[in-house]
Amino acid sequence: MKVKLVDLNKVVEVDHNITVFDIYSTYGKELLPDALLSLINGELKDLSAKPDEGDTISLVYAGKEALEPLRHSVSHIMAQAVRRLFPESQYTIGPAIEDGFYYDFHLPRPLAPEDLPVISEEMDKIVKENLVIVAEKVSKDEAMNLFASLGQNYKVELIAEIEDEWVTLYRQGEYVDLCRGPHMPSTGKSGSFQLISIAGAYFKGDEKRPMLQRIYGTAFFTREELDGFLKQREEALKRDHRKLGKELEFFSIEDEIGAGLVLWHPKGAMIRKIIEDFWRDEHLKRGYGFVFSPHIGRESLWQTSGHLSFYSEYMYSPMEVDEQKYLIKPMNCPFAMVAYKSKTRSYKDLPLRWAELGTVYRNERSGVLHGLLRVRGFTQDDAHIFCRPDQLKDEIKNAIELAQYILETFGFHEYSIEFSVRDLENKSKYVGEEKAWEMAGEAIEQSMKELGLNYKVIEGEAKFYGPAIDIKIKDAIGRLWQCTTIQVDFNLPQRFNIIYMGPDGKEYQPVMVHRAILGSFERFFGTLIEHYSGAFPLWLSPVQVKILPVKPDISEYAENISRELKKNKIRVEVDNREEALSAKIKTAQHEQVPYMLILGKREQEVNLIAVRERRKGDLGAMDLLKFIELVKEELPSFLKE
RNA sequence: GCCGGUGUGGCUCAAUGGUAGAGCAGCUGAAUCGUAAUCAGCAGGUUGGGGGUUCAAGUCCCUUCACCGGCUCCA
Repeated sequence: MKVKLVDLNKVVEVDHNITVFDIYSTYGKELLPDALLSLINGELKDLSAKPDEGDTISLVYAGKEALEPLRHSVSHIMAQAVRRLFPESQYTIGPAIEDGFYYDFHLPRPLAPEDLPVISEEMDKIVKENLVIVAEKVSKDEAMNLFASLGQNYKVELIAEIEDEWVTLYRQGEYVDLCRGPHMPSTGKSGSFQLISIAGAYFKGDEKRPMLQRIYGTAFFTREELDGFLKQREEALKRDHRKLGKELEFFSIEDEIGAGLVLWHPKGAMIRKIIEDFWRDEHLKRGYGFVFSPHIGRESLWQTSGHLSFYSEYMYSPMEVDEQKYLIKPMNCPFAMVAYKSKTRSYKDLPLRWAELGTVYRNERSGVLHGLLRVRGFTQDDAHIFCRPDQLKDEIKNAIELAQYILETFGFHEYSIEFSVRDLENKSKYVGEEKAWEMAGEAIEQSMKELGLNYKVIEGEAKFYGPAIDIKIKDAIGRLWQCTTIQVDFNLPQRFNIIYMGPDGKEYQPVMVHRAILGSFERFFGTLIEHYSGAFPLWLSPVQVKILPVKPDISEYAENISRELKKNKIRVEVDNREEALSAKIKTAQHEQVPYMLILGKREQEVNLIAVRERRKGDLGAMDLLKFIELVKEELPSFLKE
């Protein structure tokens, strides 16, 4: 048969059932020593893969496209090491992931951090042994018998679920694993790796199954790349909002108050106020009105909304008031429904866009709390939009555009958009008529299409009452956190029986869109701190200018300058400590204050100020008015008059 | 909630089962200083809480709370 060898730029005639390795042994021996994988018709394969008639083949070397197979191969080496150290262990799955790989084991005893170097040492041995990695195609039955005889029940279960008649086994020395591949040609080709951490993980993510032990690791082709990765990870930890939030006095979460309950300190609260002001102005511009609602409400309200049956595990226990049960709100929506119902609405009133900074409380399970990013009490930048079906698409579009504008304004240029739809195989999880779901889904898809957005469709992620668009942003170490959510809901309008009068004098049911742009102030603030590493841009900085008098005797001049800046709505602080100038600068630098004004006799005599910028350093002396102009120039346009 | 780990002054960290200590921050005083730390002194602790083992517990055991890394779940 004929195959095309791309890297030799020729078509050659070879036997059937011959491996890529053998083909190149004949036609391009000099290419083989560094080759790790093959690329057949654009698909990564083993070097030992057997091409078919007419296939296009090239060799793959150390590099980006081989990184995933490398990591996957290293995960096998790790599993082999664990099997050697714990012969009673069962191994389950061990894929490559974004930053490395993991493998899940069922072990006779819990792993401790001290086990990692031991495992890593054993891995080094396996690398040194340079075992050839061999792929082998066997029938499902054969594979199941093999793993059953090895006592590997998890593997047997995994094989049973495979639909194909044939499965691939990979062997290296005494180790055999069920795997799709492809893999490195031998254990000697494993680059530089590092075991990172131990964690618990449920088999197949199922809480009802026993918990397995997961080992995370990573691998790169070179030591330098690995070191770079580890270094970067270390740097990212310095951006952790929990660390910066404490250092910069933005917020705290105190044992004395309770887990997941946030204290906003003055500096953090100032940033929140600036965000809120911007948020309100932007909503006003876009035709929103504002509402507020109470923190608690009668139990019956939550019966009507359906939260008691669908959401009760997250709700705090009721409190008794006048022999009535009241619940603290986990969501704002029922209040908006009741407000809507307070009078008869006309089709001419719609759309109604009601925005609300609503503080909600959810009893999140203890293990999921995480700084500001996952808390038990938080304020949503919520809104409920009531509209006619024919307005739905535009309302969704407006909401997406608003989200994009706001996220971009805060410097988030990378975010992941997800379209959460029903799990079609399990429709009983959802309420509402088929037609309504279709209409909502179409409206969402159409608006995203019109906006030209790239998005991922996530099946089974829809809310029980309707499909949603979710936008996720990243924290310092790349974990995604949901901020924006836009959800179409036809359940609540029905449950609360809200209507509007149509032009024909008949009653119709409005569609409701729930949406939050920032998501919650807590979570958004947390990611924002990490995004800017605590060095907020001028417009968001709680203190924009810090005045540093060189000597205390200059304080009157300093106060005058301070007053003048405040008149210009510039947030300013004076460092009146009896400290050396360099100490004051150090403090201000640590506080990430954008501008420092150094005032001494020299400046006072000529009525100037010496300006220091936090990154550029000394900008020299200038006139106060010029400085004010400079500051105003740096503000975003929506803050300039 | 589950698995593993960690809890020592406000912060960062010491302390073989044998007298809880340092630096920074704070306070007091001195120094009056020009672009990333002036000097000295003082104060600050039921070692997360509770229970146990021991002549003796920060250290060992149990329990509880919180935090960290994950899993599951979510804004």
